Amino acid sequence: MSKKAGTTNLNVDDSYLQSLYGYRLRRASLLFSTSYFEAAGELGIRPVGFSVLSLIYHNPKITARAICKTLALQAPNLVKLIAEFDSRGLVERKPLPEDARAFGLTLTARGKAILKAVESHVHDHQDTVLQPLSLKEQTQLHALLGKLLST
Amino acid sequence: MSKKAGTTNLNVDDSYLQSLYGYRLRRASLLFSTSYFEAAGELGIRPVGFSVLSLIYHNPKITARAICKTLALQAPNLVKLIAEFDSRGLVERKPLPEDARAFGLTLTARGKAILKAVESHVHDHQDTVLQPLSLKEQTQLHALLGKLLST
DNA sequence: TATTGTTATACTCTATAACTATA
DNA sequence: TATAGTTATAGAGTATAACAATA
Repeated sequence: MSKKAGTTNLNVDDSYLQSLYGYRLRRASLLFSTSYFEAAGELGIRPVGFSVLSLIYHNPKITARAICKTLALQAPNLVKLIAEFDSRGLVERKPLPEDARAFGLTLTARGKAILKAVESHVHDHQDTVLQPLSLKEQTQLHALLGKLLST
Repeated sequence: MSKKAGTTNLNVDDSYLQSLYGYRLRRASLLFSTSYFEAAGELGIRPVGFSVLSLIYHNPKITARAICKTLALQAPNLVKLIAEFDSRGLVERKPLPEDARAFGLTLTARGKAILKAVESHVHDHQDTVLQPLSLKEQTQLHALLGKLLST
């Protein structure tokens, strides 16, 4: 009952790494992204793309620059993503009357549909990953992360 | 007092993304990795490399396979990292008597010295990043992440 | 047969420099 | 002079397939 799988016991001491917040956060983050790909991988929307579609949905006519600032993305990387979504018919780019340099981004009906599909997968698998925590603990974790990110 | 920097207010609604645990965890993880590079970047040891060196330090004669299992790395990627550390004189690879296929990894004096240097940077900047949280909240966060990762 | 380590390779992710057109 | 978007490119990060040597 103390060994895993059908292989020799590794017995690795990782207690120091486990003491580090950055290490635990990275492993926890990986837990969610792995489950994300299992859940929504075949829809062809990766995590950052999901965040981008969600921002466009909740902020019609948003500019690429605003998305970059909000998600801490580099502009050149977003350009490629938007171009991909455009060619897949998920987003529309319309020139802004108030600034001829910029474009306002909105989701097409197809973009909204695929976003909602991804969202439902995300919620299902979020619950699965969070199962080791009670509801109260989940709320605590969410609040602590929010406070950590608040500055 | 409500605007940031010297630019127009973006006013982006990201409340939905903020409701997602995976999103907050990823952003929080990024907070630590960014501060890691600011602190230890010039030492030439990246986050995964730091984890690898630390595991070797606390587990002398550890095998590459054990490291891969513990850190969820793919073997081919670790091979390159070990080769780099070997050429920099940070690790030693000695054949294991009990298994002629495997090598036992240990840190050289230079490897230990650089590991300790990175550790001290990590601790300093961990404290900085954690400042928005009280000590009690930090402990709570650490415990919740541990429980989340426990399965 | 399965496992350890390796090579080759490819795809994704992220970052920087330099350009254009507008403000 | 600064900003929005773009192009090209390079470096990290991560993944799979296939192999040799050994268990």
